[in-house]
Amino acid sequence: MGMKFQMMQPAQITELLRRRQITPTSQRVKIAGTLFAGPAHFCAEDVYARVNEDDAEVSKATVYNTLGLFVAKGLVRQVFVEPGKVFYDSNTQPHHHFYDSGTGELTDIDAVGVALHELPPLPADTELDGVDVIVRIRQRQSKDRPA
Amino acid sequence: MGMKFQMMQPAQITELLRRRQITPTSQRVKIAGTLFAGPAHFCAEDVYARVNEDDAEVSKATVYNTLGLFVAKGLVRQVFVEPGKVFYDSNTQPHHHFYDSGTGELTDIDAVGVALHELPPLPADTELDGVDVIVRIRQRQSKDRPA
DNA sequence: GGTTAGACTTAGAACTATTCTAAGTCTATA
DNA sequence: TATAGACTTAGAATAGTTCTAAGTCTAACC
Repeated sequence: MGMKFQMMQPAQITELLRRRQITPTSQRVKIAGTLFAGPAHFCAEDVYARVNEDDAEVSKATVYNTLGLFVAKGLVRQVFVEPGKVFYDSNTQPHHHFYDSGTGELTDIDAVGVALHELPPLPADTELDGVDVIVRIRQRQSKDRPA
Repeated sequence: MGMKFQMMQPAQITELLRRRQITPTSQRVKIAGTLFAGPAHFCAEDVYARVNEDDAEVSKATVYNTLGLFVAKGLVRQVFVEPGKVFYDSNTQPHHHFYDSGTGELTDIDAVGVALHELPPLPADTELDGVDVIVRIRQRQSKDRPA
């Protein structure tokens, strides 16, 4: 814990993928390396850009396939904040988010274990899949320092 | 309160729009009539289909423009649950949502005033814009009644 | 160390939801 | 009733994502 957001060695990443039953191809290792090198929030385009910083080596289709696979395997989590904008969050601890639609910035809120307690019972024959809490914020228009 | 989700007369809708400083054109009245005739959750496509049930009279561009205007004026609220899927919610009371990604169904949760209490302080120079709580659920795979 | 079936990756086309554009129409005010 | 500006429209454009079909790699077996 905590180590995840240091730079990880390829061997560590390979191990991490294997533990989740993911065949560690070179593309997947590269993408996981990017996701876990923090900061923790990327959209697909960010991942594509970072993975190909030097030279285009991973296709867009693979980035999407891989992110989808990682979500399915529980390695990363999707956060939906706007139509046509999905963030992939490599922090899988329970936590919530601040989202500033002006800047497009997404920030973690340490889970305080709040919302779940007082939820009403789930609808019949359903089970919990996750709780997303997004606190939308905007830059304050201060009277002292008018924009 | 409560009346909003009975069928409203055009005159009432016109009044509602004027109160929000929205010029009540025939298209806007028709769209508002649809939104407030409940149930409370529609995507743009739903609205477009309902408004043109008899005969195409309102263009897609106008549906989007009008929904955007209603959001800006606080008449309806957007709910983001999946990439490329925005719901428009004509219930503007504080409340949260269940979302079943299997069925695509969105259901209201009466606000219990929970999440806000224990939030950490907002980042510097920002103010609150809203809190979205989405409880993701899925159909239960019961051992008694296997799918 | 080779073979090989199936899994993975790729470029580019296709698709979907949404926004834009530019021209025509309507509204509300005088 | 005239008019300026707001509103609506069809269709093109865009952005993000998924699909397709062909080639490449992986790992399990010999």
